[in-house]
Formats: sequence, structure tokens, C-alpha cells
Amino acid sequence: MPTTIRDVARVAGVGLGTVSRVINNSPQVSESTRRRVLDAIEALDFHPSPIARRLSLGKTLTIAAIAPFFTRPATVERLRGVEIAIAGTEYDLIVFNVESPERRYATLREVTCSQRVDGALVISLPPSEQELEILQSSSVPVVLIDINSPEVNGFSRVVIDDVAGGRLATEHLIGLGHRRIGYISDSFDEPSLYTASRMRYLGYREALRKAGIVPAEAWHRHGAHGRYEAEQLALHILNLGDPPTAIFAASDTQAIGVMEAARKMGMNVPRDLSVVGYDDIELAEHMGLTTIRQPLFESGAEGVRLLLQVIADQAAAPETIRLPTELVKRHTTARPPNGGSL
Amino acid sequence: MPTTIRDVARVAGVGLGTVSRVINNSPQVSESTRRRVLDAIEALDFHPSPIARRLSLGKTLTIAAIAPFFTRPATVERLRGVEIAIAGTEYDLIVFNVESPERRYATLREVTCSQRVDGALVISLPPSEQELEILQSSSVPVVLIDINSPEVNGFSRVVIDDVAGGRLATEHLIGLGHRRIGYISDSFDEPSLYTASRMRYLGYREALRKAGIVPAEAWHRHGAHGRYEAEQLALHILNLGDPPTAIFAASDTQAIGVMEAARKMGMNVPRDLSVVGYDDIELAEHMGLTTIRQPLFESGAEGVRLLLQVIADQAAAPETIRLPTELVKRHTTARPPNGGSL
DNA sequence: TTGCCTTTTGGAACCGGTTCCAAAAGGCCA
DNA sequence: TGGCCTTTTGGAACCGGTTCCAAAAGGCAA
Repeated sequence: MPTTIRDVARVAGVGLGTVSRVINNSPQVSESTRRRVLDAIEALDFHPSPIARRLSLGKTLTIAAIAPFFTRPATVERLRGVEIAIAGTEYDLIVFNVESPERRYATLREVTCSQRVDGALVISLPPSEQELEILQSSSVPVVLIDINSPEVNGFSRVVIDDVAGGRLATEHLIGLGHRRIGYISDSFDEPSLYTASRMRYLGYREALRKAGIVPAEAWHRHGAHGRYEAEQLALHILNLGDPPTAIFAASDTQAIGVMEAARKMGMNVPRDLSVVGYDDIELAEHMGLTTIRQPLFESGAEGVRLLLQVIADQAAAPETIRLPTELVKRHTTARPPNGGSL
Repeated sequence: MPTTIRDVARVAGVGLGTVSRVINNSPQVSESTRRRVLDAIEALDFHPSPIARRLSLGKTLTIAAIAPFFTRPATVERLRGVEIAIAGTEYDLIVFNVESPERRYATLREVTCSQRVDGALVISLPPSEQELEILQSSSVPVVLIDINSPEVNGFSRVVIDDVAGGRLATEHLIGLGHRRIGYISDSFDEPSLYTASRMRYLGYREALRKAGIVPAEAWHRHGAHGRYEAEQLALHILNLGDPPTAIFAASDTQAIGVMEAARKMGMNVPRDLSVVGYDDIELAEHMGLTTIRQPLFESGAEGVRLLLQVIADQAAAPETIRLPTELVKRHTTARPPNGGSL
């Protein structure tokens, strides 16, 4: 049943080296021989065995994507980019879902030392110290996507430019005429996982400074992540004697909390308060939330490009690709109440 | 760098057959020899090459999941079940995303004849006729998940019991005291893809009949799928002289349209009208919609189980697993306005 | 026709496992 | 101690490709 290269050789009346050369488009085969071989391949409906090819090449022609892939819709979109980018190559994609820390550790070990893959994409996982060690000492090329912990170094990676994102959101509000702009985020003292909100904060500060606005410290609050927590923080700010006219939240989830706070205080969004989120989660569209969109799909595709590059030249210096964000204007931002108080 | 079974044999001072036997837990190795070999494996940090193993076993130890995997959140949840079920086995999972018809066709060809996988799961794809032909004639075992087109036969499959789902939704309404219950769905005359709504309709009828209720034909409307279309259908029904007190919609999307219609008519849900959806999409939770949940995760896991079974015994007769649905009570159903008019 | 250089070809050796067969070792009894 | 049966062991052959080397074929000038 399984036809091999030797069958083809016999039928075509050539040596098996020649068949291999035809399959691999080697230029050193005469046109007439190539024809004969192709005819035999056709006649036998021959498909070369990828496994045998891999063994003899000494490559697995497979790459792994390791991601907490179902917990966040954003990750799925990244994987979509990965999958489509890989579909055009000779590589197979194998997917590891890592929801629990144990599985994450086991998977990393497995992937880095079992000769199963030629390279791995690690997506949106804050690696623990021991995991980091595995990665660092591994000979399998690794590219990180959406991991911007500064302590993880030595890898090529794709990250979102969160500073630019924070700036973008803030500039949008400034452009509408706002000068009193608050910022609500996760705590900064958390470990690397949460650096995103710090970066966004830097962008926020930068935009204010450029516009000559001195940020009021009282308008910046942070706390645990979550809709309800954000609501509390927003209530606090809005109850100040001199509240801001706009609030930039470090995530859509938090932005929704802010909107809830506004509702409770009888304020209309965007008439009395403008709100900008971050992430563009599905709910954001549904709620008409103005937000910052990250190029998720592209981050996956770029990751693949980078990984193939590293596989081809393992000695090359690590490269960081910083993708730009995009403002999605919907219906939660408008000119400030008094027309800008300029 | 790469240590092989031969290195281990040399270090342990045994033949290579013996090393292979130790790796595979063959019982016919003396305890002392086994120890020596295990020590050598340990000392050399030896990991057997999966590719070589596959070549010599003549199996790929890989299965494919073919799914339109990013377009619907439900598919992602099914894949989650697939991934977790496979993680416990020696198989690798390779994922093919098929969003466009061209890719779908190409992928099916690729998967069925390129010796890349030992089996394939086809998820939520209504196969076209030519695709069906490929599948039928393929020697690669295939299991279908969430495909209940009756014209696709000869495969093991996992489906949801839509008749039971329709019955469940309807019985819930009857239990609350409703006797005037409408049904809104997609058109029945569409091809197989849409049989789901027909099955749900059968369950609806069955529940009514069992309760001794004669369904009013006027309360059952179908049209193109979509929130807006459903809204129109609902408006039509609610404007009848004798409107129903509850409406069962064949999908959450349509249920949302029904709720929109109720709002436009100044009716309060659930006080004036009860609404039940189907699918339990993310939005359903957010809107408090009472709905029918399908066991998505389980469908993936069951699919894997079935596929491994078919791989082990290709001659076995195809098996159909019909998973039960579950009622998720939220806040869009209540007793009818007049207390049940009994 | 011969000699030399280039292009094309055949096939052995190899990738790293598994499996099978024959031989060696071990156990038991007379 | 020898004979017979069972358990354990070694390694050749194999899975189906790729690669490299040597040999054959082809081309051209003298």
C-alpha cells in the first residue's frame, strides 16, 4: 500500500537518488529524466513520507505554540495569526494549552528537551523563575509573544508598545479638549506581569507633559484588577472636589467599572465624563467603548516570522519587534462638559 | 550532541535491542540489566527521538483537528476539550484553522493523503459534497464533532441532542405555567448546516404535545439567521391579536433580537414575556439570558476518545455519541403575566 | 578517434528508533 | 555432569527518506 521512493525509482527506471532530487527540485536533473520521474510519481500517486524526511533531515519541521489559549479571547486571536503564518510554510504547528502552573512547567520541559519541535512560541505567559531557567538553558529556539518582563532576556520577542498606547489614548482625550484626565490601573508593585499598566501610565504622563498639562496625582489611582475594584477607584476620584472630565482606564474591564461608577453618580457618558479603555475586548464593541486596540493577529504572525528566522540562524542577536497600537473611536468619548474650559 | 540508543547501549554495556526494550517497558529484561540501562540513560540525559520512533513504528502519533476555530467562541471551547484529552496520550495535536472554503478543501486533501496524521477530527464544518468525497475515500480515520448532517455517514461522531435541547427549553417554560409558547428560528429549507433548528423545533413540539398543548402555527416563525431578522419575526408574533407569553429562540443571537422586540413594544422581560435562547454564548451571561448550554468541552474530549478508538480498530462500526444539553436559568424567564391562565 | 572537462546518474551509508531471530545464559531434574 | 526447557540478550534488517561519492554519459576541441 504505501508507495516509496524506491517504487517510484523502479517504475521510472532510475536510481533512488534521482527521485529524491526530483522531489526536492534539484537543478541537476536532466529535463527528460525529470519528466519520467514525475510521470511515475503521478502514476503511483506517490506522496513522500514527512516522517522519513524529518528523520533524515534531522529536523522535526514542527513548531510549538505554548499559550493559556482559552482563558483569554486575545490569545485566540494571536494564535490565529500564528496558525495562518505557519500554514504557508513546511512547518506543522502543535499547540499546547497551559492553564495550570503544573501543566505549564511540564510542557516547557517537554518541549525544550524532547526533540519534538524545532522551535517554540511562548505566548502571554509570565514565566516563573524556574521556567525561565529551563528556557534559558534550552537549545530549542524560543520566541516570546506578549511577554515584556524585562528580566526575561536573551530572546527575540514581539511586544505591544504600551507606552505609545497610553500616549495615544491620552492624546485622543486632549485632542477633544480635555485637560483634566484621570488614570485608573492595576497596582504597579505587582511583579512583571503587570508592567503593562506602568508602561501605559508612562505614555499617559508623556502625553500630558507634551500638552503642558501638570497631572494631578489625586486623579491617578490604582488597585487590584477587576471591574468592581475599578468602580470603587473611579467613585473615589469622581467624588473629589475637582474631578476630572475624562478617565483613561488601563483595561476595558476597568473601563467598564468606571462607566458603572459614572452611572451610579448620575453622570452621562460621554456627556459628563469621557472614558477610554484598553484591549478592545469583545464586550467593548458591544458597549460602544472607545478603546486602544492591540494588533493581536499581527503579533502572532510576526512571532512566527521571528521564530523561523531564529531557527535558520541561531547565532543571530535577539530582536524585539514592538507593534503599534490603534485607537478605536466609539461612543464613550466627547468634548468636555464646559467645552474645554480653555 | 544528540545521544542515541547506541550510546546508551555502549555505556551500559548491553545490546541496543535491550535498551529499546527497557525504554518500552518490555517485561523480558532482567531487573539487574534494566537498572544498568536506566542508569546509563540517566547519566547521558538520553531522550529517545520521537521522529525515529514514528518512522520505525510506521505511525505519526499525531492527530489533526480541523476547525473554523476562531470564528466562533464555541469552537474554541471544543478545541480546549480536544487539547486536554490529547495531552494525556502519546499523540501530538496539530491544528488546522479553516476559515475560507479554499483552505478547507486544501486542508482536507492534505490531511487525508499526506501521511502526516493518524487520524483527524473535523469540527463544526458542514462539508461540501466534494469534501465529503475526500473524507469518504480517505484511509485516515475521521471523527466528526458537531456535524449532524444526516447525509454524511460512515463516520463516528459526537453530536448534541438538539431534540432534547428544544424539549428542555420548552418544558422549562411549561413548568413555569406558560401554555402560549412561540418558537423563532432559522429557515428549515436551508441545507444541512441548519438542521439544528429543525431538531430543536421537533423537541419543542414534542414537549408541547406531552403537556397536551396544541401549538398555534402562527406562533412559529422562521427566517434568515440574525439578531435583526429575529427581532422582526418577534414583532410580528407579538402584534398578533393573541400573542404568546413566552418565546423560545433557536439561538442566543435570535433571543437577543426577541428581547429587543419586546423592549420596542414596551414589554418587560420576564414580567410580560419570557425568553429562552440556545447556545449560552458569552453575551448570554452578560445579558442574564436563560438559555440551553451545550457541553462543548466534553464534545471535544469525547471526540478524541472516539478517534483513538477508531485508530485502534479501524474495522469497528461507526458510533454516534449524543451529548445531553443543560438548562441555564437566568433572568429572562418567569411565570406568565396572568399567573398561568389555567 | 582520443582526451579532458562537465553534467547527470546510481546507490551505499546514514538518520535513530523497533522487531525478530538466533544464540547465550540460566534453571531444573535425572 | 549432561540434557532439556525457559528466560534473557545481541544485533541485523528494516522503516523511507537525504546526501555524498564515484562512475557513466555527454560535449567539445585537437
